[in-house]
Amino acid sequence: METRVAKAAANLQQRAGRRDGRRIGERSRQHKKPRPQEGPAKSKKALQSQETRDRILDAAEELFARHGLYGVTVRNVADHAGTDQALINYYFGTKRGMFDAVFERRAGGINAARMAAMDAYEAKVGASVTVEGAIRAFLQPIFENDRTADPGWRHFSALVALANNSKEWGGQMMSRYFDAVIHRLIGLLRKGLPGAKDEDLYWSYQMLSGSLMLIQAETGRIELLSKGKCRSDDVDAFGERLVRYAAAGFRELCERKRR
Amino acid sequence: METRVAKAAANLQQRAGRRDGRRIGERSRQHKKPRPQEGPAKSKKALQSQETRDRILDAAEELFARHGLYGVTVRNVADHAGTDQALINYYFGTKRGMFDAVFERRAGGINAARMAAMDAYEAKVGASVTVEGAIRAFLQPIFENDRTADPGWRHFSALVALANNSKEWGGQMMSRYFDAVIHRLIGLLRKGLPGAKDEDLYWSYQMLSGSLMLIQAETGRIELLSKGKCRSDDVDAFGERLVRYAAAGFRELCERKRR
DNA sequence: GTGGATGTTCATCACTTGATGAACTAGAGG
DNA sequence: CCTCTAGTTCATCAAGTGATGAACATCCAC
Repeated sequence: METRVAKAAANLQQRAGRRDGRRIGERSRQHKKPRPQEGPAKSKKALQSQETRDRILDAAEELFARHGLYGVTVRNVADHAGTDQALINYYFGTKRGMFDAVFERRAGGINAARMAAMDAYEAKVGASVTVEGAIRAFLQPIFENDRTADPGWRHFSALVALANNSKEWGGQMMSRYFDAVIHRLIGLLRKGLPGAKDEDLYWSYQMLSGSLMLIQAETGRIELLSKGKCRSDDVDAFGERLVRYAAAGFRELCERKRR
Repeated sequence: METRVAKAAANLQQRAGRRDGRRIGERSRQHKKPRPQEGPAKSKKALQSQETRDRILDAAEELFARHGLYGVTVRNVADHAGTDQALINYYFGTKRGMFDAVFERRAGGINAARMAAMDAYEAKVGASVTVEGAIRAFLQPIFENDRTADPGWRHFSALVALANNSKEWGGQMMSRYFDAVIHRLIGLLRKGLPGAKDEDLYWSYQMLSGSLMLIQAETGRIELLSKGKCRSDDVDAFGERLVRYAAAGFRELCERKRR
């Protein structure tokens, strides 16, 4: 006990000289990520460590989805995860590092699944792509995750929805993670909407994207508006509706022949 | 000068006893709003004060739209407005009070304009309401504000868009400000879509709302996605497209006869 | 079984945050 | 011209913020 206090006193002296202009958002030191998980050979300790890391990410995911990056403190996350605050810096270096890690953990998997779904759809129907079919393939993996028992996916979706409508993350960051899968969809849709103009396709996608994001944000709004008749978490209710609504919109804007 | 320092020292003693468990978000004292603006009789001083208040709100609007409530400090707003930090507490009591004031300032006006637009539309067409017509009337005043030279309206719209997708504000708060105007739209649409089911109407509106919010968020995303072909601030490009896209979606979900 | 690495806990730092009291200033009202 | 008050500025507070070093613990490899 006493040694700790004594050392802390020395620590105080040591730090007195630091007066750099560091601000939030800048890295203060290079963080060496502890143990990149390698092959399947997992020691007992490594497994426990991995579980701690995941528990932190789960907590961060949920809290960031609810209050955003700035509405959550490192201590909040640590408390919610039931770990020590210092572990967050140990694993992720900075608060921002943890924020990014939340995205990294899930983005790859869901994107791969969506690519695969669209590939499978195209392989099945060949040249006769329909608007509904393309959009359905694009959305299906998301809906499947929403049906999962794991609440983490829904928190993640809500976080993406929040970030997507923000000037801070909605541009560059969302582009980095999701542009590839979107361009794949646009490519598919071009087959179902021959001669469609780029502007119409992109604006239509913007509208589809907005609808999806608001639904996934699960703000409780539609419950209030509909006095409980509609529920945010009812995938069966909004899934096919979104496909049909969006497909009709795409056709209205992108089809050659006008009514 | 010296008197100030001396008094500050006394201040220090005085506050030493305060140790209540106050936390962020709780009001600490009742804030008496300084001078409720009354009739048109404005003294020179009152005018200057009103202008300061508005400059603070302008700055807050812009910064909150960019970074959210928690991403902005009271000092940030004061600096951006070119005023003293203490004036914010003087005028609005708390940071949260300022946040609410940003909404209060514009919400009433825009809602009234939208109500009037829908009233005028209904008065014009009588019983023969169309889906496009109703949606256009609902959106028109927003588009008109977007065309204004005043950048404040666009900041406000972006802030609403950000708040709308957040779990923290997207439910109760948005409901409080905007439910009335939405129910007016739904009522109009029922005339154009006889026999439509409530669930279909509400889900359709949810999708329209999401599209509108993402567009108004102006995140720069569509510029990146379309490689500059589409621009967030191009009302002429998205206005009529949104009306047509949404109308087609509503018809698809809410019309009695199926294709 | 021992020694070194990996993971965890604790105390504390430098700095920021929202808020406030008191001093100061300039108009309005007499 | 003087006074009073709404408005403004300044210094400072208590609580909280992200981050870090050092002590401690535990497990794995040897």
